[in-house]
Amino acid sequence: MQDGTTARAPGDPLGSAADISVRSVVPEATVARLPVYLRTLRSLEEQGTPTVSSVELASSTGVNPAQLRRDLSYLGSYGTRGVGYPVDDLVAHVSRELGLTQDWPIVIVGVGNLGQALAKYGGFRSRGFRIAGLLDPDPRLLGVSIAGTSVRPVEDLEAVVESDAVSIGLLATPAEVTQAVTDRLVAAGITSILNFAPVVLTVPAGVHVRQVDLSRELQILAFHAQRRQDGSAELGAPEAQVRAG
Amino acid sequence: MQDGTTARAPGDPLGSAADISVRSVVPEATVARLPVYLRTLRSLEEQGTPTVSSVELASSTGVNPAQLRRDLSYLGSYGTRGVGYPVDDLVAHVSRELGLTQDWPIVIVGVGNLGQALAKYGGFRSRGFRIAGLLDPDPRLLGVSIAGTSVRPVEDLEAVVESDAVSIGLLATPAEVTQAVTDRLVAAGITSILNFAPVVLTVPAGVHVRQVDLSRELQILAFHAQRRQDGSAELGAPEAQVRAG
DNA sequence: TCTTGTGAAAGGCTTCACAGCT
DNA sequence: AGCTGTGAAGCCTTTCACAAGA
Repeated sequence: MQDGTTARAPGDPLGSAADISVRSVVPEATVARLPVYLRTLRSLEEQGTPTVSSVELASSTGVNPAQLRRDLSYLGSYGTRGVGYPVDDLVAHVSRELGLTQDWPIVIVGVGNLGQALAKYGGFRSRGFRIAGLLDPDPRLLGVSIAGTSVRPVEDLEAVVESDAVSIGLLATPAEVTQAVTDRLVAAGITSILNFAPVVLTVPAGVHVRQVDLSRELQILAFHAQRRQDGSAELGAPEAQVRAG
Repeated sequence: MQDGTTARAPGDPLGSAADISVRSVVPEATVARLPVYLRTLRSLEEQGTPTVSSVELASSTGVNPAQLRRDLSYLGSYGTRGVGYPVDDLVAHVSRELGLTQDWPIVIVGVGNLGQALAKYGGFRSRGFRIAGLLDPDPRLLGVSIAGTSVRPVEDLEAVVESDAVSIGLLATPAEVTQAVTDRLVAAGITSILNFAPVVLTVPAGVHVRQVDLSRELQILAFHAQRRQDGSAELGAPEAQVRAG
């Protein structure tokens, strides 16, 4: 639901002769957890911790140890029985798997409140992502410099994507124009989109879309908050601590 | 994975005598889709469309029609065979299920780039969510008015949560302090948290946490972008259009 | 004839439990 | 003795396919 879908031939169970690229298939759910593991692993690396066990790493990332081991086993697994996983190797391995050994230029379309906050957010600038373009149709924003990048007109979209070989686009546009912008991004060659606008996007198969939707998240929380109100009495040990990430 | 956990009695199929609170259990995956359905339904309502079929609604929300019918059936289902679902009733029904018939006061802790963007975001102000407090420790921000609410010191956190009976908190704080702020929110009575900081939070059972993590999303996209690069040739009909929301 | 509601099948993800290696 | 890697079971979610109803 959350991710863009890749069209797949129906039927045809258990790879027939047509199955050329076997690509070890890391499950989507695993991919989504790798960044969380990586964050903890990097901090262990900084502290100079040489190895970590699945129980330790699992507990600090809020997952079940068996799940962690299963996840890492999809990457070809670098652990040693009786010892644990070597932190350095694992950082390198997970980084490579996630494609973080190269730099990813990105474009941000829509430089309103949210677009500006995204541009200023340091978290990704440091880690392999680089802003190749900030695009907005508002003439008052043109040339304004945000976090070291100046805003360009949306007309430049295709030029920027092509000149910098951008494959990732962030959409912080008003809902009404988001599909139109998406179509242009895709036509220009973008294959991965992070959409902040509350719109269901339609894209060609092979283009990946991830959705970040604030009001959706709030509505989901409201659902649970309401449950608490009327349903009241939570079953289950009231003392248990839970991790969520 | 994404949500806080609610303990549930295992086994016991089809409510036995011990089944006191029957609460029809809407699956988490369904709850996460309801806001998407609701958005489309509201726009159909505005246009005055009286009924909608599962095929229509499913196609504009990017899901399978069978899935949509299953989802709505968890809510007790208001459809008519041969006709479809009455838009008005469904809007009311889904809204009620999501807890959107009441107003939810929220607090935002951390009024940096992101916190300000969140405060200014109109999408939730309109729909049942109201900012009860903006909290930040930076003395330069104190009293500054953002989107009609003035920033208060973090010391006021407990006071705000109690006086306005706030049960939802948004965290846009620096990573280092996020767990500490969370502990205070929970102690003050908050039961639902939307966390934007890249940290795995630990909370007591019964508190719901949802995570929105920009760099994680980008890393997931990088994974797929990398696949495209080297794996290259996508299988599957290259013409197919896909919806993602 | 059209569309819902749902058994049943299929698929994917998580967790248990333990064999196997260090 | 300790911890990984993984069969196998269990659970959750999605999808098919069709009976039932308007």
